[in-house]
Amino acid sequence: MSDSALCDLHLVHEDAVHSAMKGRASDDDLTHLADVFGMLANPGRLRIVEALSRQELCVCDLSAVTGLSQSAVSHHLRHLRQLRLVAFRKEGRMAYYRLDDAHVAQLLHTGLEHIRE
Amino acid sequence: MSDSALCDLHLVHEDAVHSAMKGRASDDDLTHLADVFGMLANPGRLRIVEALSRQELCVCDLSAVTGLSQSAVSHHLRHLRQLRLVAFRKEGRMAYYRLDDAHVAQLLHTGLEHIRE
DNA sequence: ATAATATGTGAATATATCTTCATATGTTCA
DNA sequence: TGAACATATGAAGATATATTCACATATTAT
Repeated sequence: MSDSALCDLHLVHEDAVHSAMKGRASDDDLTHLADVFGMLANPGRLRIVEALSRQELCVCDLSAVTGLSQSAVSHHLRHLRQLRLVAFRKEGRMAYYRLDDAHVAQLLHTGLEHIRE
Repeated sequence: MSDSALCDLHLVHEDAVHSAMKGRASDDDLTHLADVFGMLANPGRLRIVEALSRQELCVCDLSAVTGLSQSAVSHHLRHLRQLRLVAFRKEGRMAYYRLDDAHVAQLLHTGLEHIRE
């Protein structure tokens, strides 16, 4: 049954499939997680995250660091904010951004380790 | 200089920006990493990765686990293969896929921890 | 040999994403 | 008060992505 080695609609590796279905993440969690990874799927946003993993920076510092326009940076930050990957504080007309969660820096670190292996 | 608190083309937080520019990843690495995260930015592919983090599975098992068509799964697997996130072995007409790197499972794990906090 | 099966892939379409431009809001400076 | 500045955002165009459909290839079964 579990190693039928045939695979149409009626005869998959049933045990393997059932085992894979157990204890898996919820659809909602997986969709949310895909959105989070989507935020990291862009070089400019990765630069933003990389920079913020070291220090708090304002929008136009991030514009200088990434080479993106202020508008593009603001749009990126809005999405990062919506997924709570970054947080910010307002000081006068400046907005200082920081990472909102250590996991984000960890994802960046693990990812870099991966591609450098 | 480092805390000018003004930010146009001439007067950014220079020290902060320079410090953020030092020791950062290369453009190539960051582009590659963005591509890797892009592979994880889709619920169906996350299900594939989640399932493969537990056991080797064939294409149509993955189709059953994800609810995607066989064709869609094959397309996803091709991209995952191109970025070396998965590897496979051929056995007759079956293809058995597995994760190619422990980092991938770690990214999934850290990501899930993040969204569940 | 013929049919059925498992997988792979090009083309096409639908949808999502990124960047720019124009402009709005709120803050500081003169 | 009026000008300059930092940031935010809606709309639009360009590009990328996901899925399906049709079909190709290779393997196994009869």
